[in-house]
Amino acid sequence: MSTAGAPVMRGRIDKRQAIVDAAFTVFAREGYAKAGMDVIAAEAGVAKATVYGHFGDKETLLRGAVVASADRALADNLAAVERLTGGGDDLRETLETVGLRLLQCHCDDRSWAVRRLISAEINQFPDLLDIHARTADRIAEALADRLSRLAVAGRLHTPDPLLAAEQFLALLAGSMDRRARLGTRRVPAAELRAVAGAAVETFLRAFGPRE
Amino acid sequence: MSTAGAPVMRGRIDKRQAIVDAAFTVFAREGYAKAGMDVIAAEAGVAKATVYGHFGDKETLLRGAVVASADRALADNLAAVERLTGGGDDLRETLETVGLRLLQCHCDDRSWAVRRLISAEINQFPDLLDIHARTADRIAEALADRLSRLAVAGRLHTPDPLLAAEQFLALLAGSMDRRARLGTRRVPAAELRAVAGAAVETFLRAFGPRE
Amino acid sequence: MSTAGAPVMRGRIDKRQAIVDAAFTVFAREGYAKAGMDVIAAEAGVAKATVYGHFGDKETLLRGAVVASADRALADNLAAVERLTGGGDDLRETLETVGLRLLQCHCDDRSWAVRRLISAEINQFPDLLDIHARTADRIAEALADRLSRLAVAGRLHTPDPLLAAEQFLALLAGSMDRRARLGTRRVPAAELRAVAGAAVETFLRAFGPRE
Amino acid sequence: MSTAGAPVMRGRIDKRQAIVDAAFTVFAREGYAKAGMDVIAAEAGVAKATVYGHFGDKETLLRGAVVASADRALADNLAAVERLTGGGDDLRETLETVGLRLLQCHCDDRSWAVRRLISAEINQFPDLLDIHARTADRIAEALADRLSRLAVAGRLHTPDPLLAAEQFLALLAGSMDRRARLGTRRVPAAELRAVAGAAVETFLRAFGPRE
DNA sequence: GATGAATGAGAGTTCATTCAT
DNA sequence: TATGAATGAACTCTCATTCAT
Repeated sequence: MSTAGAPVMRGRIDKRQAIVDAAFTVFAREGYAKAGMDVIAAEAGVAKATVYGHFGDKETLLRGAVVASADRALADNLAAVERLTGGGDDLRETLETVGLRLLQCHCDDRSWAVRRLISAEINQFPDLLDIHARTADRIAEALADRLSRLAVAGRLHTPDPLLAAEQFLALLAGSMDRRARLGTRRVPAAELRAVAGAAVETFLRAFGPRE
Repeated sequence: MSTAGAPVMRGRIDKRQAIVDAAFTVFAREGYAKAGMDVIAAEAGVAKATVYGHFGDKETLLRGAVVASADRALADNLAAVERLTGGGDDLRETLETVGLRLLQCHCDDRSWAVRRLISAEINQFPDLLDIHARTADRIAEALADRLSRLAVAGRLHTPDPLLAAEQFLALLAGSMDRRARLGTRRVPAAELRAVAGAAVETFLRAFGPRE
Repeated sequence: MSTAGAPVMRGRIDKRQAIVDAAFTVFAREGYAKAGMDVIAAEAGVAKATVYGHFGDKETLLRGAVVASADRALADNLAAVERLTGGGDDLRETLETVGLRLLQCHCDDRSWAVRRLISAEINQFPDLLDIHARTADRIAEALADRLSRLAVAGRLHTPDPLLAAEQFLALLAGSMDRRARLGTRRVPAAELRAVAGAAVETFLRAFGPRE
Repeated sequence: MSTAGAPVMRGRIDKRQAIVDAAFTVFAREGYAKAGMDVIAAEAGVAKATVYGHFGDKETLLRGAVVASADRALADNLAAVERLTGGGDDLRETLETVGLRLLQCHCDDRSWAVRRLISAEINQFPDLLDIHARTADRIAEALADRLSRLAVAGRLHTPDPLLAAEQFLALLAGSMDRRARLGTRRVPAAELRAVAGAAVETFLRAFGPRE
């Protein structure tokens, strides 16, 4: 569970990270309410009181775990979106690639877990959704930016790039709740590709260049 | 302990119903783990042990509440889908009406609540998802049936009606998580109409009759 | 620990009483803060949650124990004061008897314990003192009443019976903190008699009939 | 962390003193069990481990605080008693002055606090009482000494000066528990004077020169 | 000597569940 | 069937104390 050559644990910063990771794991597995601070501490390899030393209480720990997860998710998704350059020769193929990447981000275990967590605790901790929503917004905006460029280049026809982005994402992710059973089933790569393909097909029929 | 003028409580069946309702309310408000059997019993106006008399334990009570809710949701959604007859003069208008109804079902408080509950407890009680998935599947199939008829009638072009149905639903509901903040914000009717309109627009561009 | 022929515990009322008794015992032995609800429950022969069923929290339990103790103390002290009738032949002897009884009340284990408890928690729970003070006031007033009668009968000379009562009590109890080591040492009966005698001697010199 | 202009903290001895003072303050405010070493350390402006460097554990720290307080109290009380010289013209006035001083000592905030602390922890730390009792004894003895001189000079009549001293102290302090609400109420100077006056009155009637 | 971080033991309190009436 | 009382297990959080720096 430790990083490298150090004997067991290289410093306080590592401990904090271990705690966040453990918290996320346990919250994801058991849910916020059922997750025990004992269990989280054990998973992190520290004493229970150490957890309280870093994060003041369970609620703060949850927030810490969610924020960390949102940060990682944002980076992954933006990386995917950035592959959508207008320069590619084949628009369909590019869209399919990007769509597949986005789908893979969406279907990452941790992604499912945060969404489930936030969904579960929305009444108790509405601010968790703010964190998440900000992330999702930035992804949609980034995607809209790229679609705008394509529109300007005459390769797409859409008066409202943000709407187009939203619908693209909806076509991609819309059926995943069912297919992945909310993240408890691993969706085969082939199925992901098919979904991405169908999404792109419909998207291009609606917004693509008229032949 | 009962209200005076009323026939005092018309039998055990009413009490059972009161318990299921109370359970749903409390589970929805607090989440499964945090919901207390005391609170549910109080909300239902019965003693805690009475709850245990009807449902053996908390888990069973949750299942009961979810099943009841799924039944109601199924009925509502099917009623909406059935309005999608091929006979309508204006296909776009019909689709918009149906889409709006489906959106309204999707945005019902109870609908959000079940989805959040199932999402939250998917690891502990995977079978809850089965109940829900069966419901969702039947809705999608029913919608696919209607789209098939429209395709047969030459008013839509789609080789795969089930896929079209799925994508229509995705276009409708795809952005609602964000817009409704997972059910904690009431989405104005006008916004719902706009979303339905945009979904239908894209859907028709992709599958509609080529002019 | 149960009262009579009943198998183990004759009802809920007995359990409540057992809890109050146990609470007093443990609070007296360990102090409020150090006393564990586990220990109290065990001493009472019930489960910890049962204690919480009767008294909502530790604080309320403390109050319950103190009130019960104050009630008993009041009864005992008033019984002692009531023996101070004017009809006795020998005033000195009567005063000595009553003084001794009051001293015995003062030196009862439970009396020391409440005083220590209240003293210890006066900052956290100032209202405990109110309970106790009311009790002490009633005792002093009752004593003042009796001294008044003696004054009216010409057997004592004091313009302020309440002051006389207070001073009589002060002369009796004034040195007991030291002698009884705040209740941790049992003061021999002979010593108590001596103290009572000395108190009466001084009291009579100050307020007694001038020969 | 230290105040700017001052010589930064003149050495370890000052820190030790700061810790004892802080400990007394916190123990007095919260009680021994509830007082936290964190809080004491913070109040003293040092790190928690520093407290452990000076005093090995919480118990020792308590003893240190109590001893310091007892020393100060002893000095104050002896200073008061020493004012009781036989040379004064007016015995009553002298006694009233001394009595008032003793009452003031008794009603000092710190005095109440130690008494409450010792009373609270008598079961856990009986030796605290020894410290305190020794102090009280020395005060009583000193007072008895002065009363002896007055008796020898024929200005008082008592065969047992120590008893007279005890009773004088009892008449003074006997009602203060109630009046000062165990130290949580500040008793007005006038009331103190009145109590001292009444005590001296009774004392002189019992032990004073027969006219 | 002084500190920040870490910890094991234990605190009060809650809760799903059972039982006697 | 319906209930009030009882319970054991578990929970979050605290604290006196130690250790590496």
